[in-house]
Amino acid sequence: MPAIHTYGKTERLKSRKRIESLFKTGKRIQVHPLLLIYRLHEELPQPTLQAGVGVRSKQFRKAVDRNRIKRILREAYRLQKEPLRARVLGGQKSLDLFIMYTGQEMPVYADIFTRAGEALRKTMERYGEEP
RNA sequence: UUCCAUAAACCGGCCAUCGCUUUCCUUCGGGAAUGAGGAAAGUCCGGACAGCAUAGAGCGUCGCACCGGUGAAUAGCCGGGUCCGCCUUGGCGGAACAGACAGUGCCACAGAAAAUAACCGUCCCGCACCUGCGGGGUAAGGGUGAAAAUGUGGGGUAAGAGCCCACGUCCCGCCACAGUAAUGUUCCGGGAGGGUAAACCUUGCGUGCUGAAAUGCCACGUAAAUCCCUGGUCCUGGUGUCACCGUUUACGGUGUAGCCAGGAGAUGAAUGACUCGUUGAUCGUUCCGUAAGGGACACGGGGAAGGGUAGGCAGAUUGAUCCCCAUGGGUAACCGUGGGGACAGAUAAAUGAUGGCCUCGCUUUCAGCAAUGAGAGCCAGACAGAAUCCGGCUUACCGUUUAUGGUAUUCA
RNA sequence: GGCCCGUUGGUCAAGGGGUUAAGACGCCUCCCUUUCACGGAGGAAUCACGAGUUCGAAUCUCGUACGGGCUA
Repeated sequence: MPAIHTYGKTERLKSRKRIESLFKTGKRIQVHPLLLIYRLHEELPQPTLQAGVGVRSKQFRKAVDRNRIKRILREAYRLQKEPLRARVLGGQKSLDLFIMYTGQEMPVYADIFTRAGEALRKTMERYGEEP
């Protein structure tokens, strides 16, 4: 039985070009203290789901804090992305995601976990609405 | 024993589940190994390495500044000297410790004056002759200030003054001695007319610039497009096509397109910039005109605006490496020898999440005069995350241990 | 990753060794007015912090903290 709660290199959003266009034209879902940016496209032969996480370095000056937040975000995404992934693989278009932490204080994992789940459910609804 | 300061070392461990990076294996399901620091930080210095086409010299720029050692190093470190400060006579701490007699500038307020000093005072001369006025000498006394022109005593003088003398202080030079040297000590000679070089500057030494987003290769893609500025040829030799002439089919001569080599010159370009030097790209065709000259195309160089890509590999992770033990040299920094061990490599960027247990701590309850014992709670909790790689410096830091110094208390 | 700059009342800021640190807007107090506005007078700065150089530092030098910019 293959592992489903993975987050390897192929599932990460790594292309600088796609990230730029995602920030430029992507749509946003705000679930405080998270900001989820998503964009549908058909640039890849197979419909895939790729995601990245980030924090603004102005809000968290120390690299230790930024690394900690990004790890928490990755963990929350990793454990809850499976329903969305199944929907995208069965659909027509690829989906690029980016989750930003916009809060001012250091996050707690349990809280981020529930918020991220909420944000991903909303994304899945939007994906279903789009033709 | 308590507390404080400084320095050094360490700064959790185990298990389970779900994951990540890299490498290897694979029956492609997966499996095995692997993975943050003493500061990885600040980017304050010094290098390695790479590029800027390229030997070099001078000028400029920038940096450094007691001596010796160490070191890859103009960094840093160790030892010594000089000066300053503190306690006090032996240590501890600090120093951006070349030059103010190369020159220029500045020194507020106060004060006569802040640098070739005459306000008061004092002395001399002239006039007036009851006070005073004018000229000159004088740095002993006064007050101001952060700072006022070498201290004391004597001689000297109209009054004074290093003007002269003696004893001091400081600076410069020479000789001798000690020391590798900085420097110290003694004698002799000369001088003493502030401060500031973290003001400009001078002297000595060093120094090209830019930094892995450097750089090389591959792939993809666009525009071999557009606009502006700018540039320009001769000689020699060889080869050789063609034409003409001589002529015996061979061959020879003359002219000539092209090509090759060499030389000279012109123009532009190349290091932050200038001078020289060096290297080196281009110097072609054609139109109008009698000519001077002008234009077009192509090419070389520079610029503008704009277009495209932003993927991969190398650089790139084992090196002036670090640690431990033994041993040799050295006061030490450090160096040598032998043995053993360790060393991640991402690139929207791995090294994590959750749960449990154990120690270390912290808080607290009970028992006890106290040492301590038992229980409960929090439950690893500081600073902090590699990004080309090294050597330093600086800054941050919970707790434990060790060393040194200080303070307080108890016992002898 | 590399490089450069800044920090002065609440805000914007001048001042680049020398009395008590300009100015504008705003705030507070007082005066003027029946009251408000206008006007007038006054007040509020450890010159980011810590050391050093100097007789004297907002200014010069070094370190620390914070903020900003440039660079494919």
